[in-house]
Amino acid sequence: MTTFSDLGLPAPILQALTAEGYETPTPIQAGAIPHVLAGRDLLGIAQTGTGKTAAFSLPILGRLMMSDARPKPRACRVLVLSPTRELASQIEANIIAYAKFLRFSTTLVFGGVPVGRQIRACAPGVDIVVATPGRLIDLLNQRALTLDEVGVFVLDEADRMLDLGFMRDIQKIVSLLPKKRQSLFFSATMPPAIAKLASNLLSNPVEVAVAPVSSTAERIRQSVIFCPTRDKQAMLHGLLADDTISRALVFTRTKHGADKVVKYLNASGFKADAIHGNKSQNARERALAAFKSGSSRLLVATDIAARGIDVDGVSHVINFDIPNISETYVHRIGRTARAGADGSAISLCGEDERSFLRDVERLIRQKVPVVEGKLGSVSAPTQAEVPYRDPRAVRGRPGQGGKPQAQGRPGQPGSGTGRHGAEGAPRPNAGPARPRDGAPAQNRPRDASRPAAQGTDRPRGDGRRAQQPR
DNA sequence: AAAAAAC
Repeated sequence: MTTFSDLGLPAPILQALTAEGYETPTPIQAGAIPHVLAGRDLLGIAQTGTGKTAAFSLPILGRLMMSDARPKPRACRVLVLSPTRELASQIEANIIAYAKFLRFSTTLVFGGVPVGRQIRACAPGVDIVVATPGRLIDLLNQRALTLDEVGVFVLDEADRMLDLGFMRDIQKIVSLLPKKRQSLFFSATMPPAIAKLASNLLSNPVEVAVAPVSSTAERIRQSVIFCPTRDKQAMLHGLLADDTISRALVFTRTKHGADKVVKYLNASGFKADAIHGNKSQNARERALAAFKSGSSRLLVATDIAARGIDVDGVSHVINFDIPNISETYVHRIGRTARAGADGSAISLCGEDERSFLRDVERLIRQKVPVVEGKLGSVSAPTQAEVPYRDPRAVRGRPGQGGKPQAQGRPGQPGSGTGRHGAEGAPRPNAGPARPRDGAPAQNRPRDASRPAAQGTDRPRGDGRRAQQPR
């Protein structure tokens, strides 16, 4: 069996892995590490929760060890980009854990926190910068940081980083990188159009794709409940009565929707927090920390939390809305069943979301089993306590309606029946290389790990107002 | 019609 030492990683990194209790590389790690150590460009595609961060972090540390060079003032040797601040923070914490026995400096660069500390952290030069695009460009414009010495450039969630909303920033950043560099792109999904963009930025890349998207959700019990939009809150209430839900992440399509759901849940006696981009960085970090620590078992999120975020023991992902971008579904449900655990993903599908569901099923190349939900007792004046029937089974005249179900109908969500791939499904090897939370920070902006005292729910000073109901 | 990401 392959071990981390077989992959050519140097001793101090192996020691850190041992200290963290990791034994066996996951397939993406085994596939990527030797190529990255050899200096190749790489496109890495692997299902969620299989240790992609370690797949690039470990060999990057190995690369850094090959040279005695120190970064010049305001320069960095490795640049890692992430689509959200929380993911950037998590990546940096992982790198710090892997670099436990090494003396490399790392720093976080992202918005929503004071810039001064980040500028000071960059001033002497830093080995590894983990950043989101906006603040990075800010620092580059201020000449607080230069990319002239970047030897390794990483795009995590690469397809997200290369889509329309981020493309301009990425182009700007790439234009400031040395031509001669190593580039590593990672994601669980890679739509063909984006893969083409990616290939323009990579030089003769190795492609390591260890699991097709279709098997992404093998250990996740997926189900969909057809539910009129107006009954969704009551349906969620009904779902939460299930006490096998130890920790649930509820996704909504909009920030306003997330706030509404939290309000409803709190009024119904459930403690829940929201996390989305209209919250202050302080409130975002508090909500995530409360969810991670278990002091709050429900987190209601926009797609800010869809990608990469690693929380142990998320038993359920609930899609309050079906995402309109199908790839997003794969990332959302990947927040459960991480690192060999299992989990459930339940999606509420309103009348107007059927086409989104069809898109998702086409992407994952499977039908999502339909279950009947039971409405909770609150705010369902007309249909309280009435099980909601699948309209596909009810509607349509014989011969032309009623799309057949491709898979058997599992029991109620969380009942443990109707599970796919429970036996004989490939499981990641035991002990994938993922560090625990709370790794000590070195040279990181203090504000990122220690929120400012002020606790508003509004963004600070960006001119936007919190969203108001109309 | 959305989310994220700088101030």
